Amino acid sequence: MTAPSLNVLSQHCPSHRVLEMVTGKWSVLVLYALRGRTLRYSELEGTIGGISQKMLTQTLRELERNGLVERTAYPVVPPRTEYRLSPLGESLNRIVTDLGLWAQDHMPAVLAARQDYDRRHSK
Amino acid sequence: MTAPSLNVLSQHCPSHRVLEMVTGKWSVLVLYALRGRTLRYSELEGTIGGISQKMLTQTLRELERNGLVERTAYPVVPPRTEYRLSPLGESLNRIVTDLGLWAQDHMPAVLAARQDYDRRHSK
DNA sequence: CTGCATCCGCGATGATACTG
DNA sequence: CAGTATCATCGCGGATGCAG
Repeated sequence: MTAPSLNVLSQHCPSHRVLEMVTGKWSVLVLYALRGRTLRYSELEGTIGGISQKMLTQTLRELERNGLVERTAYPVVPPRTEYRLSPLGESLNRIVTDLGLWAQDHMPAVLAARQDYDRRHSK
Repeated sequence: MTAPSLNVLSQHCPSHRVLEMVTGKWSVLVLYALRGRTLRYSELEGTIGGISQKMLTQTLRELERNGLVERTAYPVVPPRTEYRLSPLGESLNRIVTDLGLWAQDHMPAVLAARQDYDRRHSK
């Protein structure tokens, strides 16, 4: 049982801020891409469709700051920087994976519901 | 096994759009609040901290459009409108619950990592 | 290659007032 | 009670240029 004082729905509860980490536009995608593997900066950029350099860097910094991602920079030329999930980040692995699977599995149902809704509200 | 063509990381894949549904700022909180129970509009407003009428209505409409939430309006005075998760919405129940639990359980670790990061990058 | 700095447009969001 | 309408703003996020 979780203490009642820990309420993610309360905007002042710290756990609420923690949840904001995941609700970012790109955070989940980065976490998803890094599951169980190490990727270089450019590999992440290529793997995640439509992300800009700025947002990728910004998201990685935020995830690193929150202890979900570990960064390793090799002082060579050309530079080589690798990113991987920390143990804390890996603890989100199952949830992120499930979320991705849910999105794929229920995509048809969502699209159908959307068409249905739009049709019923257009006339 | 999921077909390779279904890739949430690809911005053009429909499942990517489905994922965006959940990454909204308020969507997860509404889904979390509605798990296994029916709530009135004003109850949702009171339950979710810091949400404005506009955002609550907008989020509910979006969730309804995507088939995750069912709306029932009773034509009485004063008006009474109830919201609950559809079967499709309930299929997200476990994931949303796990996400909330994760946020609460790992909140200390995240806060610690944050302090650590800030301290190491301030000097 | 891996970033950081800067500018800037626009959409998401919030506050407020009003309605059935 | 359960919204809708309008307006103001604020920060996200894209584009570009530059550095180590």
